[in-house]
Amino acid sequence: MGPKYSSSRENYLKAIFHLQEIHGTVTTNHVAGELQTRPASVTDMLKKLKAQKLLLYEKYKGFKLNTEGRKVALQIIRKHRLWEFFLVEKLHFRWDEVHEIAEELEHISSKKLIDRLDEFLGFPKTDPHGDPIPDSQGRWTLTHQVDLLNLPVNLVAEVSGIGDQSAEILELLNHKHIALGTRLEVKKKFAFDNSLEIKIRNQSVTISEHVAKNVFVKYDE
Amino acid sequence: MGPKYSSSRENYLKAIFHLQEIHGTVTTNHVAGELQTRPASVTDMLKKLKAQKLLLYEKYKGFKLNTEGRKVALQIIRKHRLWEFFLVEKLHFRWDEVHEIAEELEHISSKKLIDRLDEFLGFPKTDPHGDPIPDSQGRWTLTHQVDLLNLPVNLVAEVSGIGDQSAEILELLNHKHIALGTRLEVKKKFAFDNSLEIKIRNQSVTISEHVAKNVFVKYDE
DNA sequence: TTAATTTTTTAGATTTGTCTAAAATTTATT
DNA sequence: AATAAATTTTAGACAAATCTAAAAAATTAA
Repeated sequence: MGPKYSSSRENYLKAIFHLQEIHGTVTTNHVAGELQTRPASVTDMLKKLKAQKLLLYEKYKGFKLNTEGRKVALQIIRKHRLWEFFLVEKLHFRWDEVHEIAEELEHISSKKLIDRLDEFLGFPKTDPHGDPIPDSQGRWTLTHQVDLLNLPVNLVAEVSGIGDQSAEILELLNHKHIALGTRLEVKKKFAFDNSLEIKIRNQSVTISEHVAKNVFVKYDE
Repeated sequence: MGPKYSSSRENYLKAIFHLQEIHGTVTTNHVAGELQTRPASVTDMLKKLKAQKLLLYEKYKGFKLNTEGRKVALQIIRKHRLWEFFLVEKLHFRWDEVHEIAEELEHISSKKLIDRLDEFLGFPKTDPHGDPIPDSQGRWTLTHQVDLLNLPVNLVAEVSGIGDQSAEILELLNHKHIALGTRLEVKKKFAFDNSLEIKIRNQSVTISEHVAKNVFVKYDE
């Protein structure tokens, strides 16, 4: 049993899904930009996806994934993010190295493989960039993800991603014992320089605006 | 940077490599049989592989991999076997389930990924079927692999694979504490029923001919 | 509301890997 | 050695995914 859809089709579904999430509507040019391809190629593929009943599409009138298309897209995203988690957590890749490799791994078709991988990794809820990982039914826990500057005070949150991936910021965060998964709380915001006082494991730490902008946290609601 | 060679080309290289190992010479029909394709398709691909300088080929005169082709083939085999090891050892797949999945995983291109995986797995020397895993230079430890019936007496060997993958034999082996990696030695062969007396961790165990035929071991030389 | 611009689609070509049917070549048989 | 049989290759076709250039439709601006 080979894959149900070609890698190319899967990439289109994923791109359309992401663009839908961000912009609400999706355009041919958007998709072409996202996938580094030509608008004409996108149109070609839209027809195929429509024929496969994954997409609602009338020419010149825009398009969006239908239920089935969303379902397929979510499974690809699930695979992508689980593999990214694996690469960082088990193979010790840096967060900024894993995307490209996961782009290939996400097209491995075995459902059993991905469910076993999920189990092996301990059913992680978010990938190394802090994005949620859909479960095998395509559901994900709705968590708010914001940067530290926008985290309401006195609300416990968990570090879920870092924007800037430079060695410099990682060194700083490492020194202050801030890592993926660290639980923290903003106690005070200083209007003067937008610096923050945060609590980590009952210790008080000060963070500059520059750093705060690059630390993403999630909290349930 | 995408993959250097298409999955299809990689499959041809791997098939030719295996057939070369088994039969010495390789024929168009052989390859077609192995890859479930048509002889005409094989000829088409042979020309492409020749053009890419991976194959020595004169039409109607047979063909074989050149140094570069062998090198590429060995890297694919390395990937295939490391992934199989991963699937069995970490994700607890059965040995007979992993081949198909590894057929897909072996085409993931990142060299860094596979070297990290190798490290993560502890640099295994053989895959779950007992076949040797080439190292990142394409070398493998030359080990003799035989079934237990053909293992010379008084020679320490390591269980490297099981022929029959039925639950029944696995139960029996489990009960006798014979697993992948178990070190053992044949102490006596009974001509009457071809049963064997073997030593495992200083314990003496008797094995029937039927079982012995299905336990593969390797020993260095 | 026309005209200009942008976006999207079509038409037709290209590449990769495959196929079938027929031709060329090699191997086996009488 | 001549013929039959098997193998291998060629010729030409096809599907998938892409492209360019041109046409069609929608949007924006005058």
